[in-house]
Amino acid sequence: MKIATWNVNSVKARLAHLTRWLKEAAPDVVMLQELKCQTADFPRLEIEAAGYQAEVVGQKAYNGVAILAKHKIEKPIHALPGDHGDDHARYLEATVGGLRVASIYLPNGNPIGTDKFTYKLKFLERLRAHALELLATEAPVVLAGDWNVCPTDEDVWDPKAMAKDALCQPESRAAFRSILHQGWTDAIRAFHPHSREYTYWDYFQNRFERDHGLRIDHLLLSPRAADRLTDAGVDRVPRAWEKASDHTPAWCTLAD
DNA sequence: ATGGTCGGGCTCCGA
Repeated sequence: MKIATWNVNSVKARLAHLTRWLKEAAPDVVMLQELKCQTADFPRLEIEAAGYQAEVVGQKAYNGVAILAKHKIEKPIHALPGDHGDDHARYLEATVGGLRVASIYLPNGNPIGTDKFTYKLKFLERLRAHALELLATEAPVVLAGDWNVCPTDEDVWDPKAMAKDALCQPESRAAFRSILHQGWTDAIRAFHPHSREYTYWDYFQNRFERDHGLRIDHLLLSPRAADRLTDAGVDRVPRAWEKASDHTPAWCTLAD
């Protein structure tokens, strides 16, 4: 079973890339972020024609998350628990083939010292609390998405250049670790402990061509999911396509 | 220190 996550930076602008990649990479489950469209405007017919069911949480212009799967998507929840006043489309969770999966679009949080950074940390705290509840079920769970956190300096092309960025703050990293230390496995690092496994390169300054990237898209596996982990990696191919998203897919495979 | 590039939806925001 192949599970992937991809921040597409507008699903409509990236529809041709997405359908091409679904065909070439053939994932069983895909978590998407930054749809940038309302739920009703999601290109459902094209995705179904590609052989996938879709569960979608959209909003106008910003955010938006989806889960695509070759098999039935069941028991969805459409928001991260813990704040009824939060109306951003940033969280979707569902069951696919006995696996509980979540598509997460964590707040970017820039610039630091503003309410945006506070919102990011609050979101991470809500996610920590919910992740603990998911672990308590003892089900296989995959928390995947654009976490907007570089866990360590090894995940950053130039730590000095990013020192004041919300993605690299000690508070952001500590919050990420507090979730990891509950017992989750970072699938990419399980197979590639120290290499450059960037998933995002800014559009500015030919950063992709120079490999000036960040590792911010992560798949966190519960113990029951990690038991079945057979491989993981980053697929850089779509990032090189013309008019690419600034992110590229990260994926892992689980034994059946 | 600044500004470089995208996408969305409309003259600027978010990343």
